[in-house]
Amino acid sequence: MGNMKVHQLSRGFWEHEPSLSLGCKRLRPLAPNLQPSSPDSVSSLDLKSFIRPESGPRKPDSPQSQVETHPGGTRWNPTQEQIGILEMLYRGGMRTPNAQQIEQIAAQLAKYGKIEGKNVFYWFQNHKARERQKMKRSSLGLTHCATARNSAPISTTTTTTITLDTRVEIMERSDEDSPYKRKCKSWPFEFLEEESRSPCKEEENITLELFPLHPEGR
Amino acid sequence: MGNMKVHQLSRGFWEHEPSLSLGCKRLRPLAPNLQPSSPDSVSSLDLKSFIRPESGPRKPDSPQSQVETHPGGTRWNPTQEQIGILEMLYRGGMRTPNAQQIEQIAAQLAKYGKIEGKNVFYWFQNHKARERQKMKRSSLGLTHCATARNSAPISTTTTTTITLDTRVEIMERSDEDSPYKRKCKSWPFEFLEEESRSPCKEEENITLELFPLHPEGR
DNA sequence: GCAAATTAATGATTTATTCAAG
DNA sequence: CTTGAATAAATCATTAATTTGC
Repeated sequence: MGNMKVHQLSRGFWEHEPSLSLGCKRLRPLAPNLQPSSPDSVSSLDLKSFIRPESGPRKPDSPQSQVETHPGGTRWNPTQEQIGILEMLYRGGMRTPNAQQIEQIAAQLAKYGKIEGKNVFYWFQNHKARERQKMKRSSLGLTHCATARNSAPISTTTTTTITLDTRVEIMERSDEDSPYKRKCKSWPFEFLEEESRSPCKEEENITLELFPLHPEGR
Repeated sequence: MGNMKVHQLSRGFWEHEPSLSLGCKRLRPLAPNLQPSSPDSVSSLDLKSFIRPESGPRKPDSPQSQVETHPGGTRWNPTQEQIGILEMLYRGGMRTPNAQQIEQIAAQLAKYGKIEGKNVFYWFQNHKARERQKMKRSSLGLTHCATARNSAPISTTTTTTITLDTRVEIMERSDEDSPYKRKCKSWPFEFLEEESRSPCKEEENITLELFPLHPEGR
């Protein structure tokens, strides 16, 4: 009951503390240490090298000297085909593709132009958010969906088939904007680690067939 | 503290339920759903079988070991050592490690327990955010209690050395909470994609040596 | 003393906001 | 202005710590 929320942070400022007293465990909660054979070593930190090894005695605050100007530093510039496919997927109900889906979508879209997985990820994030705020805004001003940028139709009559290999359930097209709806685990990070996760899970194939889709404007 | 957090409603604003009333989000597969297979419809989403292998009771039948369920189901439970190192890094100024840093931190922390890169990423995100809100909250008439956090005696003489291999400029301890300060490209996705990231950039080594902090003089 | 219920903490996701490139 | 990219905020979800009842 009488739980005082004792903040033990003392997060002052990291002026160089002579002895970085570690061992600051979170006082309140858990500290069970279930790990077998825990060597139990926490130690002081010598961050001598955390300063930039630049000999120059200054950290320039040169405006955006940080930006990557070297090749590949430009941002993704989607082609019409890519946008079209992405919008189809979006309209098809895809809201937050998981890692594998992202990978394969990107692989497909790479046929039409340079693209990476993160572009796909961001596109869905942004598109979802901006569709929502458009809707919200238009509901206020009652301007209606006059600002509907017609999605440029795919200029070919190719039937694109994206086969998504997934092991989570697909979320039915729940809605375009479902504020907070825990769905399923999906996080691009899973690429990052080894793929040797989830040992036994039969993989399902989701095949999204994308037909040219006459421009109906949206 | 009868502070309950049960109100999670109030999200029924957008009731735009389209015609397709497949309200079920995560339900079981509704039987072998036979798709209408209308070839001339717009993007047909053919999810042939989304049956998740949930049919059989997987884990309640564990013969013995209740500990350590297999990866994929449980969330990361950091050990003291991991927390300690992470806090050291945080206090050392690390705020948003980039992909390579995350990878190597995770590799180091993996010595003390199971961990993935995303755990590191999330930890920094959460820690930063929660430090900030604690600070903000504690600024409200809070007697900054000097809670003498006595450093728990650590009993080991291991010297942990984390060598971070980075090729972006290290951000020197700029600030704890710098709201929106575009710093550098850092996003875990970079693992994910090709390894063809920035080929020409001299690599810096950041070495974090973690000394064991002997409790009693030695 | 142990185990179920309660509670606090925090890991993991999603959404909102902001910055900057074109 | 549009929109990709990135971060911060909100919050869901799970776990461990604490309380409570036996």
